[in-house]
Amino acid sequence: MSETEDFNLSGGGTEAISNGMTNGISNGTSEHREHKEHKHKHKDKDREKDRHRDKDRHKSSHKDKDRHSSSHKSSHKDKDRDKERSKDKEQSDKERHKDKDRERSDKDKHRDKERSDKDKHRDKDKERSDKDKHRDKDRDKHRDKDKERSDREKSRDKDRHRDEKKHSSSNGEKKERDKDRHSSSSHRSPHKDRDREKHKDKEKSPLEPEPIKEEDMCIKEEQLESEEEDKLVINEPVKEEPMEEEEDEGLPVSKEEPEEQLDDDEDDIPLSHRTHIKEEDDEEDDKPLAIRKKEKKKVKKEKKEKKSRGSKLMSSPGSQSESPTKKPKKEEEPGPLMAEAYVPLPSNVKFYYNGEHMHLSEEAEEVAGFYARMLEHDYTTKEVFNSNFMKDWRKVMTSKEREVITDISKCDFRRIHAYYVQQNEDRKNRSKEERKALKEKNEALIAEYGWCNIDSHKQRIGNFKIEPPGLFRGRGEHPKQGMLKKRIMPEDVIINCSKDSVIPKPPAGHKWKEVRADPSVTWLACWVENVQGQTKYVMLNAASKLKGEKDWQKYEMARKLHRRVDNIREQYRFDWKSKEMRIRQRAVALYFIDKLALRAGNEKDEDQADTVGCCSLRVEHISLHEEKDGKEYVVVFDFLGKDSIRYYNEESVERRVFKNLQLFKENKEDGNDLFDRLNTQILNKHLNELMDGLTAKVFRTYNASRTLQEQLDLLTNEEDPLPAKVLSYNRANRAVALLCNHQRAAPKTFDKSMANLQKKIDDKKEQIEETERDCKQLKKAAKSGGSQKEKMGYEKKKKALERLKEQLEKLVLSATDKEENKTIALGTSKLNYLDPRISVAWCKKYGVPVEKVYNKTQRQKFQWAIDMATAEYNFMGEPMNMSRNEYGDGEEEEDE
DNA sequence: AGCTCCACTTAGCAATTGACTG
DNA sequence: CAGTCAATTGCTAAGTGGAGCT
Repeated sequence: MSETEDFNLSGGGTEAISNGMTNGISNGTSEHREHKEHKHKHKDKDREKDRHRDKDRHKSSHKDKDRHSSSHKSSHKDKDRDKERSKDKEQSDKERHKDKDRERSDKDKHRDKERSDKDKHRDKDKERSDKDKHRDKDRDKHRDKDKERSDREKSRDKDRHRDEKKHSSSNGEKKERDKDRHSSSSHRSPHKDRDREKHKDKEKSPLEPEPIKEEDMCIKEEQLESEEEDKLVINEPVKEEPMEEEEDEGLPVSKEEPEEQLDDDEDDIPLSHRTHIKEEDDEEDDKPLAIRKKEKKKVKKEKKEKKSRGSKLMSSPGSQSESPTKKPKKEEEPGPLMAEAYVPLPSNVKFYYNGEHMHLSEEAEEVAGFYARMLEHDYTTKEVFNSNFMKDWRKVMTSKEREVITDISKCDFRRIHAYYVQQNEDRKNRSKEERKALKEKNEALIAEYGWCNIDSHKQRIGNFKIEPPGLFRGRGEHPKQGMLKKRIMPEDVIINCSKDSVIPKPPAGHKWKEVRADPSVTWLACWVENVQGQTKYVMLNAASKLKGEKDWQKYEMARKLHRRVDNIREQYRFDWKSKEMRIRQRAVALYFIDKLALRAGNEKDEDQADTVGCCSLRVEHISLHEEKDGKEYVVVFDFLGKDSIRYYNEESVERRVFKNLQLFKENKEDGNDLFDRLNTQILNKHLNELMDGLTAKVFRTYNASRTLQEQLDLLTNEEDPLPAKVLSYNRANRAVALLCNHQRAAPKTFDKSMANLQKKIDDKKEQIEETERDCKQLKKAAKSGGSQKEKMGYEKKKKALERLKEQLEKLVLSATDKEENKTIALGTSKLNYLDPRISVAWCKKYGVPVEKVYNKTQRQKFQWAIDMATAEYNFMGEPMNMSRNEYGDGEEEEDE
C-alpha cells in the first residue's frame, strides 16, 4: 500500500479546499506579508532605540500616557516588573503567575502599530502601579488559571528553597561547585587577562582551541592533556598587577559599606582605570551594543523564498564528510502526510451573528470552527487573541460575510463548540473494536509514511505529518496569538531526497513546491509557516541513528568541557576585574550561565513574546541585596524565560560579581540591557576561543549531567531496595530539573490524588497502631509463660508490623516525591540534558532494570547509550575509547 | 563585522493510552 | 467493567548557534 498512496492527500476534500484556500488564503497571505514587512523594518531599530529612549523618557512625561494606553495590555510584564521591585514575594508571586499565564495581552496590540511605544510601555508599565488595574481584569478573566499558577509558583519557590537546602545538606551540588571555583581561583595567578587579551586579538585563545570534529569527541587523553597544558601556559598570568588575587581573596567579603563599592572596585581597579572604563565606554568600542546596532538594522524578510534554492541546493554531492550525513531515501517514499481535508459541519450546526443564524462559506466556517473549539480556553479571553483572530478570519470570509461580521462579541460559536465537544465525547466512547480499528489505521499510516531510508538504513521519521491549519497559540504574551495558521498544500512543500532516490509523488492533482537533493541537511521536507514566517521541517525520529549520533556528540562535548572547566572558571573570575566593561560583563554573564545554568539569551524580535535569557537580561530582571535572609550579596532573579516560564531565584553570589552588577546597573533604567556590551555572538565567540566547539548551551548540558552524576553517587544506597533506589534516581533527576528550571503546570488532579495518597497513609498508620496493640498483647502472652505457639504468633505479628511500617515508609516517601514533583517536569532534562550513559551505568551498577528509568520511547532514543555504557561509566571520567563508527555501524534500528 | 536566515535542539501542554481501583 | 488518574505520546512553539551575505 505504501507506494501507491504516497501522496494521497485523501482525495475528496482536497479540491474543495484548494479552491477555498486560494481565495481566502492567498489574500491573507499577501496582506500578511506586507504587514510583516513593515514591522520588521522598524522592529529592531526601534527596539533598540526605544530602549534607550526609554531611559530618557522614563522619568518624564510618558508614563502617564502610556499607562493609559497600555493599561490593559501590559499585564504580565508589568506585573512582573512591579513585582521585582517589590520584594514582597508572596504577593508578587501571585501576580506573576497571572502574567505568566499569558494574560499579557495588551502589548500585542501596540506592537502592531507602534513598536516603539512598546518599549516605552514596558518601562512605564513596570514602574507604575498599573498592576492593580490589570490584576483585576486578569483576575476576572483568568481566575482559575491564575490561581493555579500562583500556587504553582509558590510551591515552586518553596521547592527551590527546599532543594537548596537539600543540596547543601545532602549533596551540596551548588556548594561544591562554588568551592571548586574558589579553590581554583585562589591559585590563579594574575595576568591571565593580559595574555588572554593579547591572544584574543590575534592568535587564538589561551585556552586552546581545537577542531571539533567528530573525531575530536573521541580524543585521547594524551591529546587532551597536552592541550590543557598549552592553555595553561598561555593563560598563566604574567604577574603584573599586584592587586589581583591576593588582595581580593584577602579582603573577602568583609563588611564593607555601600561606598565600599567603589573601594571595592578600586581595589580591583585603580581609580584611574575606572575612569577609564567609563571613558572608554563612551568612546567607540565601549559603546553599548545597542547603540551601535541601533543605527543599522533594517528590513529583512521579503527575500526569503528566492534564495533558498540557489545556494545550497545540491551543494557538494559527495560531501560525506559534512556533518549532517544525510541522504534520503532510495526506494519510493510517500512524502509527508498532508493534513486531512476539512469536513464541513452538518447543516444543523449553526453559527449565529448578532442573534441571527448566518450561513458561512466553507472556509469561513472552518476557521470559525478553530475558534469554537477553543471557546473554553483562556486564550479566547484575551484581547490580542481575539483581535488577531478576527483580523485573519475576516480575511478568509467572502466579501459579504466580511461586511456583516465585524464584531467578535456578536459571534455566537456555541453550537459549533457544542458540536465539537460532542465529537470528542463520541471519540472517547468509542467501542473497543472501533478503537482497535483506529489504532490499526494509525499504525498503517506510520508504516506507510513514518519511515525513510538513509544510507540504506531504514529510519523512523519524527514528524511526518504536515501541521494542520488552526489558530496560532503562542506562549506567554505572544503578539501573534490567535492568528490563522493556514493550511499547507503540496505546493508549499519542498522535498529533500537523494538524487538517486525515487521522488515522492505529490498527492493527485498537486505538485511539490520543489524537489531538491541537499545532502548537507537532515530534513526530508520543509515548508514555511505563515504566522511567523518560519520554516518547519520534517525530520528523523529521536531514535534514529542520525539523531543518536548527534546526541552522543553533544554529551562528549559536555565531557570535554569538564576537562577544561576549571581553567575556564579561573579565567572568568579573573575577568571580573578587567578594565574593560565588555570583558567584565562577559565574565559575569558566563558566571551566571555556569552557576545557574541560564540559557544564552539571544535577542528577540518585537513580534515575539518578551522573554529573556542571560545575555538579554534587563535591569529590571535582577535586584541586588547586600544582605538578604542572612545571606550576603544576594541577587534576585525574576524574569520570564523560554516559553514564558518564570525564573525566580535568589542567589548569593561572590562579592565581586555583586559589585560588578551594581556597576552594570548604574545609570540604567528598567528596560535597559543589563549587559549592554554583550550578546550571545560575542559570548559564544569568546567561548569558542576558550575551547573548540564550546558554546553557552554546553554549560547547561554539562552542569545538568554533572549534577545527575554527583547526585546519584551521593544519594544511592547500595543496600536500598529497588523502590528506594528509584526514588533516589528521581531525586537526582529532580535536582537537575530544578537547576534547569523545568516546570510544568501542576496536574489538574494534583490535590485530589494527593489527598488520596494521604488517606492511604492515614489508613496505614491506623493499621500500624492496631497491629502494635496486638503485638504488645502477644508479647505479654508470649513472655509470661507463653507456649511455643504464642511465641510464634508474636514473632509473626512483629514481622507483620515491620512490613506495615515499611509500607508506610514507602507511602510517605512517594507522597514526598509527589509533592516535590508537583510543578517540576523531569522529562525535559532526562530527554535533553542528561547523558544517558550515566543513567544506564547507574542501572547496571545497582542492578536496576533500565525500564525503571526509561520508558519504551526513551529506551529507543537512548539505545546507543544502553549498548555502550558499562557500570563503570562516569560522566566526569575519562572519555571512552570508542569511535563513532563503532556505534554507528553496529546495531541499530528499528527496521520494522 | 554585523546581520539575517537556516537548521536543529529544547520545551511545555494537549491528547491519548494504559494501569489501577472499586 | 467502568471510571480515574498517571504515564506516555503527539504536537508544535521557542530557543540556540552557525553560515553566508552584504
